[in-house]
Amino acid sequence: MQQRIVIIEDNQQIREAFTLLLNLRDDFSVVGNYGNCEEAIKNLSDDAPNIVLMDIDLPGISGIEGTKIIKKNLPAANIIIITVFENGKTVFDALCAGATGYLTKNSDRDRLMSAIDEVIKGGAPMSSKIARLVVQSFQKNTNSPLTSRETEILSQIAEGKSYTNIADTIFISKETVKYHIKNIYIKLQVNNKADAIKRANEDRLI
Amino acid sequence: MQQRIVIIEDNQQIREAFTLLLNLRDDFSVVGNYGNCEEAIKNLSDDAPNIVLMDIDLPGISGIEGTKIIKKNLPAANIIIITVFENGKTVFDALCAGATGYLTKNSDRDRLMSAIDEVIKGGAPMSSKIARLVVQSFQKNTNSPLTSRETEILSQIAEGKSYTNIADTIFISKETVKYHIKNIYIKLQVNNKADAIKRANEDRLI
DNA sequence: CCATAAACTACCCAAATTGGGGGGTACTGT
DNA sequence: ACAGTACCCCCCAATTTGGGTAGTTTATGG
Repeated sequence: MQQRIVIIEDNQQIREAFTLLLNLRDDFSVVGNYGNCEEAIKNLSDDAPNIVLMDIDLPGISGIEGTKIIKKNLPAANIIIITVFENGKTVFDALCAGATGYLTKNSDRDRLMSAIDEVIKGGAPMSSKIARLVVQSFQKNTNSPLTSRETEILSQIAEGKSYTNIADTIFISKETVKYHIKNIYIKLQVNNKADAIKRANEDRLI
Repeated sequence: MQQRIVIIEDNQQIREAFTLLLNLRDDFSVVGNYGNCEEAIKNLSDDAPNIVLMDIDLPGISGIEGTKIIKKNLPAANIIIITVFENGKTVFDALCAGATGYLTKNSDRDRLMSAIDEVIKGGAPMSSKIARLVVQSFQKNTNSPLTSRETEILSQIAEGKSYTNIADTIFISKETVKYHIKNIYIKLQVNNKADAIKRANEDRLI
């Protein structure tokens, strides 16, 4: 099947280089090629891409916002971010916005091709550092100051449950739940729910 | 630098095949080779691996639990899961436990080598489907019934903040916060915080 | 230009929740 | 035998929550 590809990148040279490169493949067809999201979105239903190569630092609507808009209108489209940014916040914002892949601009030419192939096969191509960032975001703190009971209760606090509710689900009295929470607060050096949840997330305790 | 590799896999044939294969590389050295986590953990400080290849379905301690224990004792070790499981829960449990990579057993032999190389370079090798699973776990619902204001407030509810606290941080009155929350509850068909957060997570609204 | 929706403000009230105080048991390793 | 840790329970005052009701302003799209 022919892949319909749209490129959104404000550097004209890069854009054209990508277009030439991708059109070398018989099964790839660059159907659109824009310097900003606004233009690309205008032609979205005509272009009907299944793959979008997206820069992040664009004039006007950013690549992140652009990703959200395209995903909303064309949920089946697979968007691959190609950017110089490899800091955590940008990466996660892009993935939350709906990006399927995330390459940094230092990737070699072959990587672009293989990334598209990977997306078609149902994968999620990422540069090494990005993949590590993403995987690390799941990892819990291995040296938590909390006991397993406390961790369990803190998790439920973070789910918005009341003490009574927690007590009922883990079959202890409400008062015992409160006792544990008091100890959690002391250990985390906080004195309310919100701060406890904040620290729990910061320190990856739950 | 020489890579010290430990293999934990209950199928002896696979274990020995891996050992032979990896030892072909001058820069790889399989320093330990076990059929269960208990044995491996016993010899952990002697083996001092920087890379562990770990099965999940093991007799005794599971690969997930084993990963936690090894990570606790040897935080610098990079653990690559090699398993037949590719369902979401298992994958995320493994990553939360501290796994750096996740390959499915249908991967070809070269993939094992390249995965180790990737880990050394600071990457996080994953099979295509796994990578897609992981990336998808970040994606928000593109068709949320909530307004942006409501989404903003719901996020803060999920952070454990009180109405007063939310009101102060987004510079509106407490009463207005309550107004929005009432609308959120109607739209999500719930009538308390905990259920709202639950639905928000299920439907990926925040 | 009008209709509609979103965002905002305000007040009432009963019930539930929260955080801080206290006291107590059981098991561990030294 | 003793410190340390985890676990369990009760009381109380202050705050929070959820539900009801009634209205204004602002912005956007047909």
